[in-house]
Order: sequence, then structure tokens, then C-alpha cells
Amino acid sequence: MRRVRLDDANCPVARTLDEIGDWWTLLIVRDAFVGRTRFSEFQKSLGLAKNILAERLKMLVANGILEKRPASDGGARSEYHLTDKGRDLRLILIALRQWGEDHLFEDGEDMTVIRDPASQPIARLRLANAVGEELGPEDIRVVQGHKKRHAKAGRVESTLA
Amino acid sequence: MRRVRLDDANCPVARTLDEIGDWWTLLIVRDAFVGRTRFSEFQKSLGLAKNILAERLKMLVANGILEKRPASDGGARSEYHLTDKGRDLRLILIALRQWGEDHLFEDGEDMTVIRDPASQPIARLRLANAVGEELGPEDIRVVQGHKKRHAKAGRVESTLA
DNA sequence: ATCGAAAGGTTTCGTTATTAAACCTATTTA
DNA sequence: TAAATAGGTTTAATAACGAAACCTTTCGAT
Repeated sequence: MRRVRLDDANCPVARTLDEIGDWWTLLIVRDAFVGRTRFSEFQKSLGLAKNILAERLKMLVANGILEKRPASDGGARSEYHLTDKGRDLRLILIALRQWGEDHLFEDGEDMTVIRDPASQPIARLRLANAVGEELGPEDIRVVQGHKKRHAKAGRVESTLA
Repeated sequence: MRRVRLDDANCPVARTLDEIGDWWTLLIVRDAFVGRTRFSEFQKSLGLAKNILAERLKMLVANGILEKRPASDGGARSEYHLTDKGRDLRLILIALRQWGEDHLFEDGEDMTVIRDPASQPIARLRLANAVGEELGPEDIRVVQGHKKRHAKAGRVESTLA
């Protein structure tokens, strides 16, 4: 009767949720983006039980989202750093953030915001077609049964035609 | 000892995950995007237990993501439809999808893809600054303590300056 | 060098959440 | 009119989560 597994689904959304779709995982990744690397930093920041933090970190390392490596300052404790795969989660975090900003905050409430290196706001994510024209909510259709194409020259395949 | 609540966090990512960050919720929303509206359609498609589907649908309706309304064909059963708030989740679904496509599928595996009304692929989501220049993974910083501004003229506030 | 504290976990145990399956009632369909 | 389907609710078992206690290694101060 274990939890239903979606890791063999042919829907990428389902597979992604299977790997990172629990309460804590993306918050740990968010903290990693903010520069936290140590067990105790995550634990203090998130306030979650140490046993479940330990389990999540193991899972994140096993899935190649975080990398466990010796402390950069020569200390004995190790640090958790984002891999490229983990850094690629930033668009998911931004999408979650923008939706939350829009729908989960009242006017006047304090919230954290994201800035670029020039301290300017970042652009909203937008859904566009191959030519860059904005698509509305009704303009997307899901089609079955495509095979993932080989990524060329070491670069990740782009859905942009 | 109930689950830790994040609905009062000042991080929009945390609040969003608190509301939709469980295993099933986003998959139900994904199904709603594909046009499914009935209890039995969701249940057959997702293969989850009926009691937890019922609970999730209640939560989605309570949170204003789905709307329960009488069947459009005059039948006695009701249908679940996305609200505007629910439709705004599309960028999150696309972000999850693109990450899954990149990192969770081997070459040659079957997967569903998304097309626009002209049957063309959609563009990748991209992280850009206010001027539209692409930002890398290191180019985002989180800043504390901003107050949500009042949305002008009925439109949602844009983080695009 | 030694003592105490902190880091980084693991173990234990109680509570909550998920799950499959059985059950139920109101509607359709044959 | 009978049977099947829709749309749930209830029950009981299992799995995941949570807090606290515990443990070992390392670090900092004396």
C-alpha cells in the first residue's frame, strides 16, 4: 500500500511531481538558491524535523539535485550544493513565487521579492509560441505519444522548435 | 503535531506550496487543463483513491482554484471547472513539465508534449530582467520585507517594473 | 589537553495522511 | 424495471511525518 508512484508516467509533469512534489523538497531547494548549504542552516530556516530533513537531503542527493561535498573552508562538516539539474529548478520556483504573489497575498502584506544583479525586478514568466507571441490559457493542447529527441551537441533539447 | 503550516510565511513560494504543494493537487489541475471536469474522469485518469480525490476537490474548491457547478448538459451531476486563479497555474505546470522533459526522460521514451493552436511547440520559459535580457541561475537575489503593492485598475500587479 | 557546546545526524514512538476496499444513495442506461 | 454508473462516505491497514531523546564527531574556549 505504499504511496502511488508516478515515475514511469509518460507525462513530464507527473514525473516531476513524483521526484520533487512533496512539501519540503522545493523549500530546501529554495534555501539552497539563497545560499544555504549546511544541514543546520536548512533546519533552522525551515523548522522541519531533523530526521525528515536528513531523509530529504539524501533523496535530493540521490536524485542529483544536490551534491554533498566537503566544506569549502576545510572544516570536517560537509555542504550541500545545487547541481546543474538543481539550478534548473529556478523556473519552477519563480513560477510558484509569481502565482503566490498574485493570489496568496493581501495588499500591504510583507513578502520577499526577487531582484536581478542591478536590484531591478525580474520579468514575469510568459507563455509564448515559437515566434514569441503570447499564448492565453486556452491556447495550449496536450498531445500524446511523442518520443524524446536526442539532445544535440551536449545541449538540452529545446521545446522552442 | 499536525503538518507544519506555511500559509503565513512571507515567502510566496512557501505559501504556494502550502496551498498546492502536495502529490495530487497539481495533477488534478493538469487534468482540468486537459478538459476533464467530472469526478469519475479524474479518478480514472489519476488512479487515486476516491476518498482522497473527494478531499482534494473540496480543498481546491475551497481555495478558489476549481469551481463546482451543475453539469452543462443539464444532468444532475456536477462538474469541476478551473477558475481564473486555477488557470493562472499554467505557468507552474509548464515549468514542471519543461524540467521533467529535460531531466527525467531518456532519449526515445514516449512523452506527452504541448502544442499551441497551430500545432506548433511552445517556447521555453525564460528568466529575464525588466528589459527582457536573459538571466542566469546566479542572477537572482531574494530581498526581504517588501509590501505587496495595490494592483492597478483591476489588473494583477506585474513584477515587470 | 580538557571541557563543554554545537554539528550532523539516527532512533524511538506517537500522530496524521494515504490507501484499497467495502459500502451507500441517487441517477442513468439497457 | 433491473442493472449499472456516478459520486461519494466509511472502515481499517499501512506509510509518512513530527517531536524529542539520544549518539558520535568536531569545534571553540580555557
